[in-house]
Amino acid sequence: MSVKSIEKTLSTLDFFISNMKPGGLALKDVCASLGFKKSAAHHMLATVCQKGYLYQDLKTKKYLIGSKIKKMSKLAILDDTGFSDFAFDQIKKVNDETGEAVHLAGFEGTRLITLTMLESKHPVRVDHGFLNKDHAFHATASGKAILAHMNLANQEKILKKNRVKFTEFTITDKVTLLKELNAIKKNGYAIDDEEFQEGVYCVGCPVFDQYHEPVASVSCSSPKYKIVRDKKYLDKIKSFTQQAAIEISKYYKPKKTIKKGERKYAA
Amino acid sequence: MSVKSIEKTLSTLDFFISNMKPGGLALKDVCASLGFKKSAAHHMLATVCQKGYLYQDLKTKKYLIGSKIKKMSKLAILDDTGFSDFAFDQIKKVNDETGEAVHLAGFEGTRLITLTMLESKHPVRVDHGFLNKDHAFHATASGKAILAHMNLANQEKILKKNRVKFTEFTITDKVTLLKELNAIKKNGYAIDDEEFQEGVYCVGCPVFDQYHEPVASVSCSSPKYKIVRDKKYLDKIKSFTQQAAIEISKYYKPKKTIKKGERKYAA
DNA sequence: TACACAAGTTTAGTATTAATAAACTATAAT
DNA sequence: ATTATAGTTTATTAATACTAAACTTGTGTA
Repeated sequence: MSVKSIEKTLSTLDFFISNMKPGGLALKDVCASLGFKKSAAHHMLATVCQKGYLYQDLKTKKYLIGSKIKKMSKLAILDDTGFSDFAFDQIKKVNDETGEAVHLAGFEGTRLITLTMLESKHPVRVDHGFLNKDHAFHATASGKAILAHMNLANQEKILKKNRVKFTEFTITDKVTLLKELNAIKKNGYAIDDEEFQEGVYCVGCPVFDQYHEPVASVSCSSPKYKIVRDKKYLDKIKSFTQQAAIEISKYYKPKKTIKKGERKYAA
Repeated sequence: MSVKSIEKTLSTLDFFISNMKPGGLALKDVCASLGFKKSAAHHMLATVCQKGYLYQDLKTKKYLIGSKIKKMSKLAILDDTGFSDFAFDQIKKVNDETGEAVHLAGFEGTRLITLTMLESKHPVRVDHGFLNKDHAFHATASGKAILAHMNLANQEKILKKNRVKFTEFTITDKVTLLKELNAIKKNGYAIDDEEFQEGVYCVGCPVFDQYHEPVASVSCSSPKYKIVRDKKYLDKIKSFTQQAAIEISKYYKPKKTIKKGERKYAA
């Protein structure tokens, strides 16, 4: 079950984060964009302001990002970014060598999250809709690479939720998908052959932590026609992607910055 | 009116931000600390997770800070921090010269927020409960310094809300308070004579933007006995605090980084 | 290996609550 | 000065979030 008033509130915060304008956002803007009645929205925003997540300008009546949200952004809890930063150099190498889009994906529970990405020679470190966005576990090379190395119980949990069909090639049948995951585990890399976007072919390789549990993945996307035209091109992409994933996995090996007791279970 | 389920949710996020532990927080921790029933808390957390503000570790079942919150920290919206950074040098000067605690406070709607502070020679740039905390407008030198220079309508709005009595010296009577604010406006500085904390004496000076509207304040706190013992000590504090406030106000003058139309009204 | 306990999850029913609509106020535009 | 627009407040109703209890899962101990 989900709590609807919470959904609406958090969608509103999302909206503020993505659509903030200099002077703030007006009540009517929020209502217009999210389809709320002004009265209900007013009650909601009043509560959010009361808690300091937003605040209302006394003169313009517009709503602005509040101290609580600013506070969050300053806190050290959030810096798993160390990992993304470390990984960035490796991602960049793949991007330099192949010229194709490269993604670093992690996961939170049953969600696949893009941590860092590079678009064909154009670095995108700032969010433009893609970064931090959720992606499909079952229909991407990144997702399948991670999924393949998870234990069955967790595979189950993730696959139970979303098996949306994106293209005619998306694998939605569970049995076929599990076979695919087994193959991926053997090969050490995953393929997305137009399963998420038509005409796009991806290779994904898993990143492991010190307990050899999958924690992330590197993927490289290319227009399919290039792959078809030149067999060796795929090999090139595959090898650079794999190498990057191996290097990034080393992040977890030497350092002892990972807190004790955080992962005492085996894969 | 306030929406209770939202209050609970945001209190929960507050709790996560302030009390996060390495492995995450368990459902029972949240229930124990915030007094929720486990069933209700579960529904709530499920919704918050669904929106990506938290996520649940598949193995430990514990809840962790999700990508949405991490995303916030990367976004440019939040960097009014430029102001705090600029002001920090001035704050530090006051701290160096007086050795006393110095605060930079701003406001959001009817809330007074500590933006930066320095504790007697120990810089505190990271949050330890004080930073970003709400403070009383009517019982602090910082608050009164800002309040005094606001227009009557806004004074009204703020004073209507909170006039809590913190010590026997806290001014809670509205008429007395308005007289006090008038005096402050004339003097150019505000005094907190044990009105918020017993034994603590503060001096606060307003920071103005380019339209001469109060936007923040600098305050310096000292044990009262020092002030009583040595009259010149107060003068010293007063002069350094005032100087800092004047310097910080210049942040708004030369640069044209403030967007057009953001403040087209006069004070 | 089995047992017991603890923690988390799910469900169905009820009471509370949040959304509605309409009236009201304040502000801005003509 | 008048109208329109945006925001706020209120009382009512319909919806929803909370409760309690049963269930599931996992962990630690004997």
